[in-house]
Amino acid sequence: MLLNNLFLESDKTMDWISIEEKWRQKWHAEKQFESDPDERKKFFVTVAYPYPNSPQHIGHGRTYTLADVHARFMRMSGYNVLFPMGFHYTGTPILGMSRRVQENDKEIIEAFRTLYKVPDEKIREFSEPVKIADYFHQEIKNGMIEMGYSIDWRREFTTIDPFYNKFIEWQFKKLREYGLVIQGTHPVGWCPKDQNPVSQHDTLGDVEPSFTEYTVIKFRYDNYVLPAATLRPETIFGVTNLWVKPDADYEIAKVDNEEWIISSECATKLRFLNKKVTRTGNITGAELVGKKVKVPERGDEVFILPATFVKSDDGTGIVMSVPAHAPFDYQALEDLKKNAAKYTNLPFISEIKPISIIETEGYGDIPARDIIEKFGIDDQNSPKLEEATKELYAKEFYGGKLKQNTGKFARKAVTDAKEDVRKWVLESGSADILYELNESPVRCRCGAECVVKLLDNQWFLNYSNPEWKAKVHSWINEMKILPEEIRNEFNHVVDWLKERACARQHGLGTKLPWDKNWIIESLSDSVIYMAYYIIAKYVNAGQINAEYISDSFFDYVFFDKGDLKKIASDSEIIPQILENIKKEFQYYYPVNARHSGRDLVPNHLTFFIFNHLAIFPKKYWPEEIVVNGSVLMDGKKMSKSMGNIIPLRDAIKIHGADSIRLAILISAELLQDADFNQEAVRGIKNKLENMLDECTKYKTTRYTVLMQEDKWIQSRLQQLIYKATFSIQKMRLREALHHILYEFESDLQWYIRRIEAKNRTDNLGIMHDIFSARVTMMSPFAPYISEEMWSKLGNPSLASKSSWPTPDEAKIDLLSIQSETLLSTTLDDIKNIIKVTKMNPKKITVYTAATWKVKAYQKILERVTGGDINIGNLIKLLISDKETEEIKKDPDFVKKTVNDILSDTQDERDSKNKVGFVDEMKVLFELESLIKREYGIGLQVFSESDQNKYDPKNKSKTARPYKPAILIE
RNA sequence: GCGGGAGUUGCCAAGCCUGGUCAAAGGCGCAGGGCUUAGGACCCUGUCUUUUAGGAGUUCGUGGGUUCAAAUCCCACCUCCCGCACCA
Repeated sequence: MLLNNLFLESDKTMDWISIEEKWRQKWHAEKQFESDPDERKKFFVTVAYPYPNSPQHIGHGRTYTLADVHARFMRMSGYNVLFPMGFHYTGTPILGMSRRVQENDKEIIEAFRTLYKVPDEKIREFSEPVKIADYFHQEIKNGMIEMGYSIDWRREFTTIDPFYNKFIEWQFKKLREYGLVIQGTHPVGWCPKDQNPVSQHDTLGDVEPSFTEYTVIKFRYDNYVLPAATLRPETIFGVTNLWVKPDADYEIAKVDNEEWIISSECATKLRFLNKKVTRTGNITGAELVGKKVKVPERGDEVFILPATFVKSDDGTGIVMSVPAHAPFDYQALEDLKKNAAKYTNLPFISEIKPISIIETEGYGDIPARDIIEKFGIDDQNSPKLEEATKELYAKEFYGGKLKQNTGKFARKAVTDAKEDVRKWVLESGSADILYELNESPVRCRCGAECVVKLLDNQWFLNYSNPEWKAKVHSWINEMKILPEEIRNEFNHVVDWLKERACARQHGLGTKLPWDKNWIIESLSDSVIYMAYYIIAKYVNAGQINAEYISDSFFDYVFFDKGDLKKIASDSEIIPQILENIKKEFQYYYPVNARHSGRDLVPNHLTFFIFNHLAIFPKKYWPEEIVVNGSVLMDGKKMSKSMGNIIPLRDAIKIHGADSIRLAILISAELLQDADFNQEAVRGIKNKLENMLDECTKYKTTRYTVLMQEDKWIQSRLQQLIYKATFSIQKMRLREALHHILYEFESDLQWYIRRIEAKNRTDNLGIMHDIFSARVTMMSPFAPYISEEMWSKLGNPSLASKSSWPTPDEAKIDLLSIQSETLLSTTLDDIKNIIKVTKMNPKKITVYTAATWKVKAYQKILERVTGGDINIGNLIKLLISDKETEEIKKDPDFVKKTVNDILSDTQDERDSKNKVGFVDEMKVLFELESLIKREYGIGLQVFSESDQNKYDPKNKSKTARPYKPAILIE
């Protein structure tokens, strides 16, 4: 519904679709984007390949468009650019989708039908996962072609291709050989019914099955263990009692070799954590009340007391009480004391005092009491307790310090002490670990309630290996990373990265070569695949076949290891072809630039570096990473629920590819979120159409003698080229576009104003050149319309085949720049005076500064450039010189001139220094035509030195160089 | 907490890296004018305060500092946004 609104107005004025089609065919016919090794320097640019579980939307378009501009720019700069694309089938979401189709899930089928516009007969096939991937693969590919991405499609592949599987197997064998694949246990969200790990896509309501690790402190009573689960093991020093739920039944169970008393819910949880749990008896909460337990590590005893806030399904059903620092505990204790009359069997209650162990700024001895008073809580079942607890925990965790009564942890910050105490109690055997789902209950799509399971024999990539980390760190510091801010982020990710599970039990992908029960997980089989683009070309051409390929093939291609003849014959490859593959790899590798969205920094991109460094020799390590932010829709995040996700192909149909490309690129610099909105697209479209119109006027390349304004606009063009090139090299594409599209526009306007005022028609050749250069520079950004403009300008061949322009120093004419600046500032001054005085001008006279002032100006400029701005010194100096002694009459001139000069930029001063003398009389005569055009009146120009000048109001004496005096009547 | 980003004139948003051309682009909104039967669209002018001569004053989250010169550099503080995993 919202979708339609966004596209209400397609305001079609030009047939963009057929223009795009026309040029796309030309490119295709010329095989423009197919890249094979040759004698040129290569540039290998890659983007993270898409996961085809839905059509791509504008957001996806951003990364690919950035990469495409990069590729096109480098191509025009003379490089042999390889820009390939593959498709990532590996993963579980497609599997989940397919299962829902099998189950005839209305919601997903409706989404396919209306949101993604998949034909019904296709949807029926979707019960097979690969069909989903295949369908969206094609859909995404078509979109990429329509967007004009300059991809070499001969190298396309999917990650379930048999040859790719061989490649991934090889990769994993290598990693294992280097000791980087290890085995261990690992907690996961788990469905007890399906006997499988669950991810967000497997749960009802798409809940992420996240969980928290609790420390379970073992309190002892007789031979029994009463385990209390806590998030704050450091508070063990402040325990005053335990809490149980008096009306609950507890289990006595043999857990491994100990007798535990726990809730039955807890017993279930423990079973999934690889504990042997056998129930041996029952006991009620009430029976436990009043008993004494021994506090581990402290050795003293505390009582078990009743509390209603205790829940049997949270933790173990037994809670350790730290009333000084836990609001729940404090309140429960207060409640007991209030009702002491009811608990005649517990006469010691009134003697239990909170033990304060943490000191936090802004809180007293008993922080829990402070916060309870602040929140106005008076009952342990108050809903406000949760919030109070959260606030106090955060405050104490980040700002608290342990007090003297905490033994060897005294004076430590809570942040550190928490981890230290946890280790200490775990090592001494007085604690255990329990995992608890954060948002229970989490239900699997099958309906069963999920649990946390400790998986045995899970395979990990050992990203915590210190040597590996160190290597990655040092390479990150050498790599080119754009934008620069991200470098720190990468380093930080490397620091906190731990072992990562690299195989799962279901999903599409490659099987672990040494343990076929596992499938290599999607973020592990997509880290060095850029090397596979080289091979894919030969696979697709039918020159090599997965069936006969063994590891030696990859060793030969990537490491140049082994005997060509033997490997060729083993792999059933013609030796020459094997040799070519190897040479091609050596030519294109390493990856020169990898583009990706920001969300992939903490995972894919970091793994990409890790794995390249592990597997390849240094000369093949990636050179550059370019990271971009996401795309917003009218300032809001795109989301299914908002209905503001626009499929890329729909957008192309309505706006045309070029307008979308520009809209995405121009609205933000790399790291910022780009805002895509209708208004911006329309503005761009208008702009492009107007430019195309303009181009039809400038077919001729004929030149006449260059006038001042011609030299000026040519100078400006050189500066534009310089600035645009600089920006684009730094991938500041928004900035580059601003220069090319908008900033230069004001120069052009001034130029046209000058031309029209002088009624000139002999400048079409200059306009042709200017537009050609501009169109060339636009070509990487808006490739289709640039071709159209290029041909309208009468240029041969293709814009995308032309060379990126280089600035021509010889065409920068400083004198004309100074002259035109003088003209326009004088014109501005005149305009300003008329505005302030609100007068109706009849006649305008301007006066240039006297000769001695010009000389003085140059002297002052020289001194100021040298750093001397002392007015007194300057005046002395000028008086002492005959040429400028007239300064005596007007000492104020020095101060004003110094200010003039100081308010110029350094460049400006240099330029004035270089130019030296500007004949202002001559320049200002040019003003006449402009004044005539704007105000329809005449203009006179005099020099201040002129004896016969017309100067009724004695204005001329205020004239300064670059600042003529003005008289308006 | 750690890491990253941001705070600009009514609103959105450029400028900051590379200090001076910055009272600060552009768009929206608003006001006046043109065009139009009217509305819309479109075009022109204005839009911090002050000023009948191109000027002056006060502004770029807050407070300091560096500099001849600060939206821009440095320091401190305040506020807001994003990420922190086994998920593509």
